[in-house]
Amino acid sequence: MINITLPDGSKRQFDNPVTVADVAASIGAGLAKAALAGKVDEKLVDTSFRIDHDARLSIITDKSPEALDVLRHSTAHLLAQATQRLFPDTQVTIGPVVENGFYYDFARKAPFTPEDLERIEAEMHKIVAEALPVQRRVIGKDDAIKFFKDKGEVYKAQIIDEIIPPGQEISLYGQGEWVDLCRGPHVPNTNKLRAFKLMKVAGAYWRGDANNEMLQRVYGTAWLNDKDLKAYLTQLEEAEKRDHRKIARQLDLFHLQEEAPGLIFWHPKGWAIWQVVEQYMRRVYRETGYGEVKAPQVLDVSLWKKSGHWDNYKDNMFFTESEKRTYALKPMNCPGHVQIYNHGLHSYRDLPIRYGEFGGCHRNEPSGALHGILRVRGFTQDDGHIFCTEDQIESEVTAFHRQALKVYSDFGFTADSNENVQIKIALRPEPRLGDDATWDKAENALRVALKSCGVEWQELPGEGAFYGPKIEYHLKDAIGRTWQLGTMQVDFSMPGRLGAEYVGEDSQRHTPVMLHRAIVGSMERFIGILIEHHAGNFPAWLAPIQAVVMNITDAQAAYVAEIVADLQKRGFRVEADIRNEKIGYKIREHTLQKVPYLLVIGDREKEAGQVAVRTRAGEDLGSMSLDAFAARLRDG
RNA sequence: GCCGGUAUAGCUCAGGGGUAGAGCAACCGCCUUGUAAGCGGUAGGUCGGGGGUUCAAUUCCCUCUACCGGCACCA
Repeated sequence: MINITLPDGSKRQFDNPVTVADVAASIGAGLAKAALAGKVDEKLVDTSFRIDHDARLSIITDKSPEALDVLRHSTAHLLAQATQRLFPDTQVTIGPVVENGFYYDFARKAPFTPEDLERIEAEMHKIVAEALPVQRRVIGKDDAIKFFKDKGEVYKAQIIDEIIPPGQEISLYGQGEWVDLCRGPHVPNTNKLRAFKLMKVAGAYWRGDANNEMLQRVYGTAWLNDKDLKAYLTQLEEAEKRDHRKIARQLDLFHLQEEAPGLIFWHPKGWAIWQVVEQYMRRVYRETGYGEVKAPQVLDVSLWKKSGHWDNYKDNMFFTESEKRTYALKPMNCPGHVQIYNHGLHSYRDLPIRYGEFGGCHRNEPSGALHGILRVRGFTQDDGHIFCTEDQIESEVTAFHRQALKVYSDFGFTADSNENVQIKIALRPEPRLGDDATWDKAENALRVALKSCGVEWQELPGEGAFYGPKIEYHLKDAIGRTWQLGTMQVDFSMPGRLGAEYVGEDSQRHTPVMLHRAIVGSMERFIGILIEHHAGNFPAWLAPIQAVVMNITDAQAAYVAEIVADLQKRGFRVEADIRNEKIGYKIREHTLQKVPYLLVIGDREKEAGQVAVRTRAGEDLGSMSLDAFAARLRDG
């Protein structure tokens, strides 16, 4: 006798072992038809799974949160089957579910063309129409290896041989003529698959290692129904409109050109945004105890040899020569700050000592890594270094964290949801300096500090800097890729390498700990993310032009000039538009330029000594005095 | 760096073996205008660079560069 407990608490009894599908059928024909998979004692299984003991069971249908993953995974199989039908010279490898869809990596000499994708997608629809039952069977390890080797599927054989842990059950899934190694679960029939679309082809290294051969990766998206698919595609289109590269062109913020790959030409309006951000961050330095400094851009290589950059970072550095000496453009600011620290003797009483810089760095990034202004070869960090004792680490980290979140929130990002700021701790990497006890101490200091701030974080084993662990603050761009902005790193090694010291209470010389920290990370990247986050609709305090004053006819031109001069004198970024154009034309133009406030001046306003205020959203705020408008602008 | 794609006017894009076209923008007129495009006209391109095939290349091929999408990288 087998007792099955359903999610609503009700129980059903069966004399013999039953499959998930059997149970679904016993409840109702509709459910049996809708069943995509099952969940037995919290484990996702196929509908063909046989339950031979008392268990809790829920039937997964397209109403279940788990349904999408199963569907996407099965759609990846569908893709692979279609591909191998059309291109028999293709070997399968892996095909996992990813955010919004799935991909499948194929091994094949010739890459797939966009036209191939269309053919594959058509074949996928054909297989759906064939309504092939999906069948699972379990197989021994040696048999599995032989099975795939015989089929010429060397990658699958390698996965079984090298990657699947011993003892784990090896299962095969078959649909029609096609069989793949897979853990499952999968939908019971290819006719359950519906709203999908192949998105793009790309190269991807086998097992994620650049030393391995490159596979052909096909990305696809899959949804419960056509409506969801369409909504997703629309959302993608919308997101593309927020692209900072596109908006920068529309709003004339900056440009890049072929002669300077990865380097930015800032135009007046883009630089105006930069200035607002920089002045804001300068105030943060001042208010949180940092002395602003400026170190040279170009330094003799001997210093980079001492700091460890020559050994660890040479390939990413730009070099230049003069009079038989070799110099490097600085890729980081820390060695420069240590030189400033070293200039003079410090007492333990002076610690912590904090330096901050808007430090221009150049890094020779691989060409394929460049991306708009989010990944560039020349950038400016809001880079600060704190020289302190071990005891001071935690309070410094805590204070930094709070400050960082305050900054993000001031710019419109909050830590409340994963949509905005994501916090991670990158832990000890494989080649690293220092002993485990030191790393334990450093990593724990970061955890304790974050915990005392009451925030959640994700840990990334192996991703820390070679000299210490780091907290990373990530933000998403318009299409959901995340970028690291802020960071807080604990460094027990560079101060010693570069000879930083302080005199302790015991009159002996000690090496301070160095904390590397940045909030916006890189001005360029931060501004890029800001553009995408606001879709160019900057809050008034950030907008390059805060208001445009426009006349109806020539008769108000002089009054417009007066108003502009007045607002500029009050420190606002304001422009006049006294072109001989209809007011609707001017409004349209400046609205498209995303200017927060449009001030319209006709005879009425001129006579009343007022301005008529319209927002870029089209809201009419009515007429008001210049003082009233200035107050509004000042308050954001 | 690797795989694939792309490169035509300031911008967005069409075209195609016989040396190029639209809309918007620009410029010149007319219009003096009340909250998202007034009307008419003019000008604008070594079709990314180099090489090849061809009677002829912007179009086809090779190569370089940059950009786009992934992968790897991101101290």
